[in-house]
Amino acid sequence: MSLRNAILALLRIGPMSGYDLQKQFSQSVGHVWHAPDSQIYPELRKMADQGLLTAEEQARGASGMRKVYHVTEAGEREFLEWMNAPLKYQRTRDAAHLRAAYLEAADPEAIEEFLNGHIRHWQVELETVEEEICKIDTLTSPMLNRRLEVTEDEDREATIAFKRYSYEGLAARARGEIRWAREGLALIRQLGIADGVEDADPQ
Amino acid sequence: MSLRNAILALLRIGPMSGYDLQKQFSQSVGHVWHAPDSQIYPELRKMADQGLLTAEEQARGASGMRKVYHVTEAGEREFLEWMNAPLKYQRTRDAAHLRAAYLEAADPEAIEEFLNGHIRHWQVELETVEEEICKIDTLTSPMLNRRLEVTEDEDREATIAFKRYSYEGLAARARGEIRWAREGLALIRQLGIADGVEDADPQ
DNA sequence: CCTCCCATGTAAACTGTTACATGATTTT
DNA sequence: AAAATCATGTAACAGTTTACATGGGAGG
Repeated sequence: MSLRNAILALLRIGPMSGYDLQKQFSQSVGHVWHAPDSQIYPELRKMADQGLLTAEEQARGASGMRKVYHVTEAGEREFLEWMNAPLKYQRTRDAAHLRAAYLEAADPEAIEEFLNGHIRHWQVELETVEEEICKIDTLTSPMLNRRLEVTEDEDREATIAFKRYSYEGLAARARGEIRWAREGLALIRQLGIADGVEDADPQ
Repeated sequence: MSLRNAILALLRIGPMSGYDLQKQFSQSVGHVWHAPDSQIYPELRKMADQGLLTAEEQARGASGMRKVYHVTEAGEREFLEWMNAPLKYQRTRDAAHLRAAYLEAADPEAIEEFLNGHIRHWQVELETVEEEICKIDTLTSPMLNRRLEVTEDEDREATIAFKRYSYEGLAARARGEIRWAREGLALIRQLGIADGVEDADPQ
């Protein structure tokens, strides 16, 4: 049900087409909520049918078309209701920690590759999140700036602070995962599993 | 696809019925991979159909029945293949961080309740994970002990270490989330949003 | 006798992934 | 003229949740 709320959150910043939304979901917002285009377009239509959005049809060139979606009052209500309601936590489904618990069954090289892969994965995540934070701090984030344009002066500080706060949380998580994987590398060395041997025996 | 691997990981410890598995998925393993009974029973049957498991039917009382599942060689192969293959990371879908990014839209009490709820949620998680770690350290974890019974002496250290390592990662994550939510509480106080006012003005 | 635990499922709805499919417009 | 980007979707499948449904056995 949160794809809907993510869409509402974005459209509240300003009207957008499905394509614009899609880009957001594969960039900035994608860090907290991912959605592919095949999910976005049908959801937009459903939300419009339910009166949460209205579609403003725009011509594009000779025969091109573009639907720009606006949040209706009902949509605004639905979003605020969600924001003020207790959050439902999904049950964890964490393949990395599942695998980690049974790592003794894997080959030594696979163990090391798994841990290095974990580090790589979260390092990419960390870098992009840190870039977003930088954009927030330097006020060069397009979406945030667009939002700030229609925000009362006294609410700007909070708007910026919460966005930064959210991304700082993501960065902290990424750092935690990297730390954990590094501890894993230390552990396999300690257990004598690592093939650090190959370096220690040249010739 | 990891429900299947979680089931294989558990059944490799020892044969179990769907009911036994279900209990594991709502207790210990549930911390890394949750699955309801309605997902487990059909999956077991599918896996048996595909030759990854065999069902040993046991009578229970007069007409009661119980199917105990065993991992076949094909099942063992499938599990090891997964363990040695690169891990696929799911895209993040994180309602808490999504909400955090737009928290200025929520009522002050709702913001505080959201952050306190986050702390409560992860504190419960942390406590249960720490209990699991304690059981691992004192060798009072039933599943781990069952596994150790059929483990070669030289592999026991690693088996224990990896299980502990996995749970330590979960604990670290929980601590991180709690820390983040506490920072959030500090932030709203700093922004003057918190209704800590009610305490500061008694009468 | 009642309640809790053992034991196994089905059905419907919802959510998400992967692959396919098409065509216009803008930039190089 | 080709490539990138804009723009909108469909179809099939895989995974997950929620609710429903049933009945036996063990212990107080």
